[in-house]
Amino acid sequence: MSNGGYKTRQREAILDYLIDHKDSHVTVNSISDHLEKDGVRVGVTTIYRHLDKLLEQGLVRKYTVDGTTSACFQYASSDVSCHEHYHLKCEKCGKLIHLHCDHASEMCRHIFDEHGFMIDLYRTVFYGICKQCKERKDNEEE
Amino acid sequence: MSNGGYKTRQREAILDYLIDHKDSHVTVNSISDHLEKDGVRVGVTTIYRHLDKLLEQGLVRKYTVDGTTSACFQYASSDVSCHEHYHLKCEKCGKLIHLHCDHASEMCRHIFDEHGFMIDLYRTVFYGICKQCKERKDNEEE
DNA sequence: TTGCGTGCAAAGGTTTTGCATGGCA
DNA sequence: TGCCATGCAAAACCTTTGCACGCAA
Repeated sequence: MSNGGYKTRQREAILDYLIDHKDSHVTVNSISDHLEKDGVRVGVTTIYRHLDKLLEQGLVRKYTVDGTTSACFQYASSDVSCHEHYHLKCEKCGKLIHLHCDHASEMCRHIFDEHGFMIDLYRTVFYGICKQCKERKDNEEE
Repeated sequence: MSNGGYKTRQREAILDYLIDHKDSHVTVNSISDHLEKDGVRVGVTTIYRHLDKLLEQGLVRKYTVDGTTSACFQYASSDVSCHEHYHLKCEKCGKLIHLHCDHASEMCRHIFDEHGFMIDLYRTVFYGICKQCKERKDNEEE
């Protein structure tokens, strides 16, 4: 395996689950629950340990979403280009949007040149409300 | 008192501490520890309860910094302009920088107009390395 | 005096650690 | 066979809640 680890039933199941849900975030509990429903029992200890490793390898992203007490994780392909675009996290639906936009590198340059701060776009997440959720909300309020 | 609460020794101590450290974040533990050193014992329960109230009133900001397990708080004068500037968090020294910059509102407008995503700048924190830490790091590497 | 404020103890939840066992290579 | 992986139990934390007592107004 590319990371030196063994290929085990548990590792496979966790990775599969993460990839299946790459469009939203998951928690240790949601992983544990869903795997159990699928007939694959995996101890939470194991899940924590795998997520830690994946985090180090940059294969998952870790957040804390407002109002939740446990950490959220989301699969992130180790794509180098993730350093060159925005990550928008919708606080309503949990979707993570990779927004390719020239504005990104320009903004980073501006902040570095003018203010001396070097932004790490890979680690930075913009919180807000996505288009769909905004429209839904606007409709409800009518 | 403007918020209807009583004026107590504990409340004063917590607020003073928050205001003294308005340039960086604090945790419930750091508050408790520092107050104790100053000879003011305040139970953590009380600290949590006051922070909750201050949060509701918008007088403190709450977030979780990557790698920490406990919540971080920072005094925020009920300044509306906190919605109009960047928050830069240095991953080395932990400093939170409030960067007033015209770029901020411009960028938000761009992302909303062009991509439909409404950023909540108040909640968004840019991670990266601040000027001082970057210089220190560059020097060490020589 | 009244009712909020305080702090202890206990509960609830998440995450980590120690250790014996299991299983990949 | 040699290690790493796993999972249980326990520990370590962080945060919240219940309750009796303290104290501001």
